[in-house]
Amino acid sequence: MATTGDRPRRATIFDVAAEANVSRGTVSRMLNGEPYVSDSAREAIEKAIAKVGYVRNMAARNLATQRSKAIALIVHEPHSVFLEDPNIGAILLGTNDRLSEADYQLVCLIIGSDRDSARIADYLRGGFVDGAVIVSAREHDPIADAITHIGLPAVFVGHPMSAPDMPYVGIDNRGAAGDITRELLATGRKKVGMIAAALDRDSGSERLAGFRDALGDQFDENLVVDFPLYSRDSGVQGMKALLERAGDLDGVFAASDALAAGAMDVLREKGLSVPGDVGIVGFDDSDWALRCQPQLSTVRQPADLLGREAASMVLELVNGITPETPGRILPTEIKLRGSA
Amino acid sequence: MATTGDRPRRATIFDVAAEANVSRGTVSRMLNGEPYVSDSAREAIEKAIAKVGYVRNMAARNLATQRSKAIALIVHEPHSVFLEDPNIGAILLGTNDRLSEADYQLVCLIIGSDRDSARIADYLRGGFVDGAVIVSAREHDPIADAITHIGLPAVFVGHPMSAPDMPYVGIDNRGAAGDITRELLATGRKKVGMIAAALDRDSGSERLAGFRDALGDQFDENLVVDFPLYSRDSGVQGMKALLERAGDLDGVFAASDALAAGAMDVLREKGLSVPGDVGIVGFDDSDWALRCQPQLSTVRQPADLLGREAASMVLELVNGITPETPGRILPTEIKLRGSA
DNA sequence: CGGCTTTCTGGGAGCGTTCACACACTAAGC
DNA sequence: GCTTAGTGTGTGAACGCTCCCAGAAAGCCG
Repeated sequence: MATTGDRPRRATIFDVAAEANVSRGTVSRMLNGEPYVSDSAREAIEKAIAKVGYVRNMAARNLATQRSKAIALIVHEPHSVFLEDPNIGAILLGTNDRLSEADYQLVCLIIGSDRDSARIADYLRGGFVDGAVIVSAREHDPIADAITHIGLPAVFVGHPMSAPDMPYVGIDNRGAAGDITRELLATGRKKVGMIAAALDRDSGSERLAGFRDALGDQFDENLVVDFPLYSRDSGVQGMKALLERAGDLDGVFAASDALAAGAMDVLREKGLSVPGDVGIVGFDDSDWALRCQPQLSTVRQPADLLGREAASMVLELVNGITPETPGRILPTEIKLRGSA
Repeated sequence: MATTGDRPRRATIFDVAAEANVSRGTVSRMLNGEPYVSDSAREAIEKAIAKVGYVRNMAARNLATQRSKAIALIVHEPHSVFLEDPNIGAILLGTNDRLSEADYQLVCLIIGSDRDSARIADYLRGGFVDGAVIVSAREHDPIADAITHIGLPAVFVGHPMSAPDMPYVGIDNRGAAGDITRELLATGRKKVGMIAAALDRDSGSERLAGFRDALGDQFDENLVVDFPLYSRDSGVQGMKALLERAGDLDGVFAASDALAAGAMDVLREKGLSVPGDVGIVGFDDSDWALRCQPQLSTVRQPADLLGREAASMVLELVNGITPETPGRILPTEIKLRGSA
């Protein structure tokens, strides 16, 4: 109150109409790019808007249209992962870019703890946003369930099995994981293990499936370790565990670059050379990959494009366009560097 | 339209009032926690809300109150830095946490290019947000100017010299830079250089000032290189440049951990050992610091708390409370590890 | 018991839009 | 000259809330 009071009253559509000598209906039509506005009116209104310094009052517009012109980006990760995961930032930027092109606002909803879930579900129910982009949902994620229940237009980045009918954009985790594993095998490795993570998510379980595909008969369940998070720490622990199980291991597929980075640190400590003694490949092509010594061979996933594409899809849904395909798969690319 | 149409009509305050047999005025008072609501009315309304599944319509409320219950987080960085800079993510999380506690929404506004500036200024003028937290503003930042001009309550993270009167929360960059430099000198270094960055920001110029303070007479302008961004790349270039200027350099203060990480990679390439041949210290205590070999001695800055505190301050401003102090300085901490 | 204060309630007005409808004008077709 | 279709414009009625005022009811005092 104290702060709003001393700001000058904002110009309304009435002021513009009066200044331009037309009715507010005409101004509204012109503002919304509707047809049936004469050139003379258009011109007068443009001048009037500039003169009185008019900007639309969003609250009024939202109230009248029953829409909010805002899209939620729901990130379901503990804070530590939010900071460490390079993909999330890129997805955020991609989504934000696309939405601002369409004059929509991005509202970040970060679910750090389960306590947040209920609050956020309420928020989504409240009509604050017209749609949502959901990042890194788990299988049977309560938020995902809430959204389908509310009937809010939503697009997943990734494709949880528990919500098969929801629109999504993703990558072919299984295929890409198979490909990079085959690259590793092609360097002549005989005993290859995997540091898996986040098996409660499609990305995690699919990457494991791809690894299994590539190994075929050679697949040995004993050479797979898995962790809840794609973190460097897990990579450290995972590598230690693998070496205990098989000292003669000569290849590792880490389900993310961060895992791989942790694994490489362990190998260095133990005096094992990369790629000499052990070949290692990762997934993501994040900056972790470039910071490793040697640099990491990995799968490039276009995180920013995933964000853009998800935003585009949710905008289509909001505008009543049903996408022809329920999901879109973006291409990945193998990046061969020094680590295998 | 297609999507909103098939969702059931949401309950309004009228429905609640009818169900509870009171007037909508009473419901509104109760909802806003105002006094003068009888216990019997309160109870009836609570039941009615649960029964009809009422949630407030924010647009209507915003229109009536002329507030938006949203705060903007303005980040002025190119996309690459947004992803690489560990502080920004932590500030975002801190701000988001504090705001959701107060039932405010965070709206992210990312200024990647100058083209965005005008659009964002318009947005701020539009009454979409009640206030703003501004991260990494440059000196004479057009957005900062726009905000003071609009009269929007805003708090800076950091303290640009060009906006001395604006509320801010920050750290003592100069003091902390001096302290960490003195730690470096205490290891017996004779020829110490600095890789500076972002001198167009208070953080950058203050850290340089602190370095100069610590060196006193020994300060040699020739041993300072500076770059626009706190990036690993700049660290690489900076270290190369310093070694060219003085092959016998035995100490480096890098203005951020990312710079330090780049510098260390160059040293390793050149066959120089850390901390044996060259001691190196950084700033931030981000995960870069832990990923270095050896781990980096650095200054811990409480980025998440900066975000929280900025959020608290902007909420105070929005509610008409003028903070007793124009700025708040949060403590930093020296983290000594293996690099110096 | 009359006046005064305090507590509580109802409902009109207004916030700034959009939407739907009614109406005015023009041009074309027969 | 009368219809008909196509353009362009103005206006009342929402949208769902908060604010504020008037007034009822209840409690207190002398």
